Parts: sequence; structure tokens; C-alpha cells
Amino acid sequence: MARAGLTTERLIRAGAELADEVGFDQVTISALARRFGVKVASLYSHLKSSQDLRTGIALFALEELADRVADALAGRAGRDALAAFAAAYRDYAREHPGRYAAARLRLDPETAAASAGVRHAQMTRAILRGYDLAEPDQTHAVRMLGSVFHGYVSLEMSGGFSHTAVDPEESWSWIVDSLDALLRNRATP
Amino acid sequence: MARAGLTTERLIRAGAELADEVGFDQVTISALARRFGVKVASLYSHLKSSQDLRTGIALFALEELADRVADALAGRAGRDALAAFAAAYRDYAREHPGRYAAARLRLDPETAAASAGVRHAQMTRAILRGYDLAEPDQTHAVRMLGSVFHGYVSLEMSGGFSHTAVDPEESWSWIVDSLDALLRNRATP
DNA sequence: GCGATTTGCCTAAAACTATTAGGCAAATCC
DNA sequence: GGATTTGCCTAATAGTTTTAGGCAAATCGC
Repeated sequence: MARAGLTTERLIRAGAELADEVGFDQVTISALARRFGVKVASLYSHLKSSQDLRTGIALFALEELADRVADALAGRAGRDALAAFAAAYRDYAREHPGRYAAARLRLDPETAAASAGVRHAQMTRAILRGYDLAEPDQTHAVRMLGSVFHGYVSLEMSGGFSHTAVDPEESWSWIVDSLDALLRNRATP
Repeated sequence: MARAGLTTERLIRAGAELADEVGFDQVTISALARRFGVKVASLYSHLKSSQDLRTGIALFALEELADRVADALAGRAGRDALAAFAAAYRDYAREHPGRYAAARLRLDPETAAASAGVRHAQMTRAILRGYDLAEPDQTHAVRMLGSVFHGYVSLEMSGGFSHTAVDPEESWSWIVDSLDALLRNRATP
């Protein structure tokens, strides 16, 4: 019988695509096997478990998103960097809703520490360098930015903003501008 | 055989408790049946489907959370109301992580329109009455507040803030204060 | 090029979840 | 008390997860 040429990498990549198509929590070993035209049990040579697949997709998405954000931030500072960061984040979620959801999967501490999540934190801190915030304010600000961006994207994705006539695009700019002003006001004298 | 006295209400309530104990996505018709000591099929007299159960828990959680927020807001205005709103939101998520997750379930538009989600939107707007914001700024602000609070709670729950030594409590106050200042600055002259 | 070994995908099987159909006894209504 | 409704049951089907063991294809050593 001809072999399908599966690898852990390919499976995780395909899992990420599947997540974008049908939603992250619909990603199943069975569906993945179907997609490759192989039997379910075959995937267990490459994946330890269903949870292992999900974690793999999460790590992949974190990497990919970190790469995008890094690109977006290159050569920018201050308000410009803030806007670019926000845009990269939001665009990724819109292009790849399943991967975005995966990136939000709760990882156990060791896995998280070895993930691209660390880069995300570093980059958020890098943005704040343009705003002269001393600790612990800088940490507070990191948490606030993470919260706003994640919260906004998450609410937008779940259809929370579809009732009103106000353009979400406009709200997004308003929020980014507001945050910029807020951070400038908080600058350590 | 003695009857267990199941009703849709009791099942949803128990489902909410189960969600808090084992996580919202571990809530299953089977687990619920086990908890009541009845056979799985018996629950189908009260619930249309697994999805129906999940939706029921979500609606229940939205109600409960809206009640709490309403209580917290009673008699308060401005910064005081903002802080109370934030606290009610966060406390609920900590006390009832499963229900909180349920409240974030994506509902189809008709269900959402008939849910307590509407009250949530109204109450958020009520808070902003203390800040003199004209439309569309008010809508932008509603979205921002929703984003920050949901985002913060969601990141905190998923362990995102456990790396640094900075007290999450302090960050929370800092953020609430910052938002208050931001909204005051945005007030329409 | 060929034998030995590794590796990849397979079949088989057990366990759990979701869902539907139909039955019998308990509760409820005159 | 008899008729009807209702609640929980058994039975059966289908899908997903996971483990165990097998056979053939790929790969390695010579």
C-alpha cells in the first residue's frame, strides 16, 4: 500500500487549516484522518493524543502570529507601533479565526514558557518603550494592552458588535487612539 | 421505579455547577446523567440536544451575571459605577469560571437578542452616562469597556498573568483608574 | 543489489458520547 | 378508579478516542 507521507508537522499544519474552516473545537483526529485519506489509528504514530494535536496547533499559531507581529513592528515606535501591533493582531484573527482561537488555548506552564507566547510578551513591552513607563506601570500597561486587543478581537469574532450601526473599524481606531493618549498621560515625569 | 424529578431548569442549573467544576467544554449529557443517577437517554425528554444544554447554561449564566452587575451598579455613578461594574464582572468569573465561559458562548442572533446579553449592553451604556459621551463615541466606549474587562478576565483565567511578580489586583486597579481618566478626557465639551 | 531493520499505515477492538425509537410504570386528571 | 399523560427505561445506531498487534514499504549496512 502506498504511504501517505504523514509527519507531525504536516498534521499540525493541516489541523490549523481545518480549524480555520470548521472552528478550533471541531478539529478532531477523525476529521484530520479523513482529510488525508488514511485511517484514524494511523495518526497515532505522529500524535500522542487529541490534546497533543490541539496543543500543537496552538503552538504553531502562536509562532505564526508572533512572526507577523514582529514584521509589523519592525522600524516603528510609539503610536505607530501601537497601531501596527493592534492591526497585526486583529488581521490575524480575521484571516485565521481557528488558529487565533487555538492560540488562546490554555497551555500548561512549562509548555507556555517554551512557546512563542514569550515573544508576544516581549514585543508588547517593546511597544511601551516609546511611552516612558516605569515599573510596575509597564506591567500594568502590558496587561491592559493584551486585554483590550484580545477582548476586542474575541468579542468581534463572536458577533458581539453586529447589533449597532457603528462601524467596528471606527471603534477600533478610536480605541487605539485612546490607548495611545492614555499611555502618554501615564508617562513617568 | 422511583422518578428522579428532572426538569429542564434543574438540569441546566446542575450543568452550570458541573461547568464550574470541570470546565464548560467538559459539560456533557452523559456526565449530567451520571450526576443525577439516571440513564443518558432520559435527559432527552428535557433537552433537545447537547448543544441545547450548552445554550441553556449560557443563557442562565448571562442572566445571573446581569443580576449581579445590576446589583453592583445600584446607586452608583461615574468612577464608582465603573469600578463596581468591573468588580462584579471579575468576581463572577473567578467564582464561576465555567459559567463565565458559558456566558461567552456564541449564540445565534435571535437567541442572543432574547437573552440577558441585551441587559449587559444597556448597563454598560448606563455607566457611560456619567461621562458625557456623545454618539458614536459612546458606542466606541461601550466596545472598549467590554473588550478590556472580558479580555482581562479571560487572560487572567488562562493563567496569562502568572509569570511576573506584579500583583494582578494592582494591575486591575490601575486599569480601572486609567479607563476612568480616559473616559473623562473623552467627554464631549 | 540484497538482507535486516525500522517505520508507516493497516485491521481489530474497547470505551465513551450523542441521539432516536419504542415500552412500561408512575403521576395526574376527570 | 379508569384514562391519559409523562418520565425514565431498554435497545440500537453512529461517531470519536485510544491501544495492540500485523504486514508491507522504505531505509540502512554491506
